[in-house]
Amino acid sequence: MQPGYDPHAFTPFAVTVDLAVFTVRSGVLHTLLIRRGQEPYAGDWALPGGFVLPRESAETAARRELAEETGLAPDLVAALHLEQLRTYSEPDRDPRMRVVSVAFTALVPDLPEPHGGGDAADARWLPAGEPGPPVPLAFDHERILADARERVGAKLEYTCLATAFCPPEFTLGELRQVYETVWGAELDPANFRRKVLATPGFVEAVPGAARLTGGRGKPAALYRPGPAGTLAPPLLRPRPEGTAR
Amino acid sequence: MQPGYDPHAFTPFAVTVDLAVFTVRSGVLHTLLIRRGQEPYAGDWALPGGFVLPRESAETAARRELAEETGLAPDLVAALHLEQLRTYSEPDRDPRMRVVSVAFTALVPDLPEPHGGGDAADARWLPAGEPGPPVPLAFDHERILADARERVGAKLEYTCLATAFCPPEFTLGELRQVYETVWGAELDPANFRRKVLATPGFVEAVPGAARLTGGRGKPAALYRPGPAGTLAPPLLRPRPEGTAR
DNA sequence: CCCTTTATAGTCAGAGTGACTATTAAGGGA
DNA sequence: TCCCTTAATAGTCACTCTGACTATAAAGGG
Repeated sequence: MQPGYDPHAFTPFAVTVDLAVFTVRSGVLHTLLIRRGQEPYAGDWALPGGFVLPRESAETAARRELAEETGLAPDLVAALHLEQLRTYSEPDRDPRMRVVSVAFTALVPDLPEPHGGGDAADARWLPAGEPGPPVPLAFDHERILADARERVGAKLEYTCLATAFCPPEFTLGELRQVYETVWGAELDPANFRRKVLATPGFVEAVPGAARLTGGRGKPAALYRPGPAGTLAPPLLRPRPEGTAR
Repeated sequence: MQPGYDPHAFTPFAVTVDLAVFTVRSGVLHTLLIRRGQEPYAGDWALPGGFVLPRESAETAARRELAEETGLAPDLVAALHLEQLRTYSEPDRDPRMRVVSVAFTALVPDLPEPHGGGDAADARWLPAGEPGPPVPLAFDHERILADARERVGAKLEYTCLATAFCPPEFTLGELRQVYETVWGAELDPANFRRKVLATPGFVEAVPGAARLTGGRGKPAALYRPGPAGTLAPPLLRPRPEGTAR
């Protein structure tokens, strides 16, 4: 404790939000990134986000920034499932000043191309490859993105969130591809089907003899997300090895 | 967007940390609470915590505040496993000003009684009963505490964290009581033992014919925490019912 | 010297899962 | 038009894990 230390003084911080929004496009996990229009890191790619305004909660700010910077449809942004990831507060993470950032994760189905707005000179879906995205990111956003990817992978194990990556009606093959893409592992189609259908409330069949084809092969039945939120028992990803089971 | 809106303005926020520190005392989950010495809520009970200083990360601040306000041994506080819970940022959660708070969770073995210090007029372990603690808490700390309790219960399922509630050497009965206390459910001693011992790296037997008694009954073998961090497959808590499995 | 209590061992049946094989229903070419 | 390839779907089998129990061992308290 320094001399003259006042236990009730407080440092003013800027508070921002950052969003790691994921989608699956043709078998590859993509993240929504923007190109920064302002310093610092002007011209670099970054997660969408920005300052929290005086009367906003972090989540409200996250939705506002997402809509402003990417031009995604407002009703879609309002309905989005946002989950708080964690808060990043290292003292030097922003060169301008003391900034703490509350990071969020969201999962969306394959959407139309976004377009830049607000502080964003551009907005685009870029692959969120295993080592990282194909471009360096501003601030500590690569770290945030890596944390978010890990969280999403873990959540697929014990929640029904995978359906958030799918359109309103989807085949079990599409759902399986979500798991395979996020986990980077192949799953046995028959076993996957058995597991999903055996979990009450995970998906429900679209009643009509509705079926559809993604190309060739036997047409698949269509399903909708069911009311269940959690998967008990979980659908564990194949462990690399060495780890128990 | 308002007229005159400046997208680069930012509101100054105060950033605080709050800690939900849990322990198990004689079969009851307890939380470390302090009695506030300052307004607002002076005299009320609250989670330990306080303002983040200019050059601190949230986690550093959490450790400092915990040591200051509760007098827990510094080396213990330094070694503590702190996990970020989430950040609370509702605009009116603090009547003084705009404050966002980063909440942390920690698990400790049964420790000596703490003593107030810093802003805390008093510090004490109080039961964190199911509906909530026996006293009303300041700010939104009851909400934070409830979130933390839920998180701890969930983490016991798929991590080896339960040993953090135990002294350096413990019996499987003590470890089982941790689960029973946090989950509020009874577990079969034999099945629990089988599961724990079958998970490589969860616990390791203390080699010497060391054994100990908590009172009556056959003496139990002693174990130490093992190197494993996660439990795969998980040790699922008994589901209330209705839920699958 | 019994009785109660807790630890520990062992059994059994059923659920859940990984690895496979077989069948069905399209689409694409030759 | 007739194979071939592809993907969905059905069904098997062995093995693991778990919940429910029974049995035995080793204290401490009357």
